[in-house]
Amino acid sequence: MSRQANTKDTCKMICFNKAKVNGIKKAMPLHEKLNNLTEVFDAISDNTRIKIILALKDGELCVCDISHVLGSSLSAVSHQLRILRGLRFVKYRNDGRMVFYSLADKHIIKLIEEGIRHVGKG
Amino acid sequence: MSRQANTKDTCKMICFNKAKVNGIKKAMPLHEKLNNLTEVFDAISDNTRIKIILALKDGELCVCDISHVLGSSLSAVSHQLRILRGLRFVKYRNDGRMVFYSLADKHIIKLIEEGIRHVGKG
DNA sequence: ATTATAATTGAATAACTATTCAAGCATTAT
DNA sequence: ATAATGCTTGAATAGTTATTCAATTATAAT
Repeated sequence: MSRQANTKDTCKMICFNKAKVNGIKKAMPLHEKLNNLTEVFDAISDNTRIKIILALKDGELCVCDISHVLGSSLSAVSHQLRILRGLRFVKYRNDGRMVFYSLADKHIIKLIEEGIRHVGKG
Repeated sequence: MSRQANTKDTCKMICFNKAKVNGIKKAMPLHEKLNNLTEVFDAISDNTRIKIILALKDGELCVCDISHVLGSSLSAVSHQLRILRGLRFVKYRNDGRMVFYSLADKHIIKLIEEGIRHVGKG
């Protein structure tokens, strides 16, 4: 997600507006909070995963049907479901040898819809 | 962002609920719309870029001060600003040899705040 | 028991990306 | 003119990740 930071080649001015910079720095979310946040956005920055979430919008689907909706392989879908499971975006229930996935809650849909609104007004 | 899709190893059942699957398929956003959407989420799925946006929340900053706020190199910040510029998340004005960046509009902040709400309730 | 199948998983691969480094551009100061 | 400086940019690099392939698990059917 990110790599080492190196401030050695910042400008020689030291800082144009030091007070302002320090204020903004203090207002920044903590590193861990930020990671949690980017993790959420990262999860929905992938076509396959966002399609899975949208596919489950109105109810549960078995993995097989999800893969049909997306036009992706079972394996690819299963791998991505694992990530969504890890973030607790989806939950699942077993039924025989099938597994039905559904959204853990509707909040992620609201986030995506906010994004759609953003794109729409672009 | 995504790679080739291959449906050859989907399950042999063909489809568990074909009518439902077709309905969901039809309701899916078009590929281009989806790409625009994931592009937006992708932009804010990176610590550096989301920090830049948050740093600009209350007004413009020169690139030097942005790099001080983030603790990142000028070069790294400039590279990420280019991406944000491309998505029209930020605008800029020149002042002598300095460049001041600011948010193109406040909507992206709303999207991030919706994300923060999501994380908060987790 | 044996076979078939829905789903998961690990390894390998290819594509992508964020940073660094070095060089370059444009404006300002001397 | 020359030097200094804020910023940009291209190439190289290292880390990340989405898919495929093959193997495996677990349940169901024969």
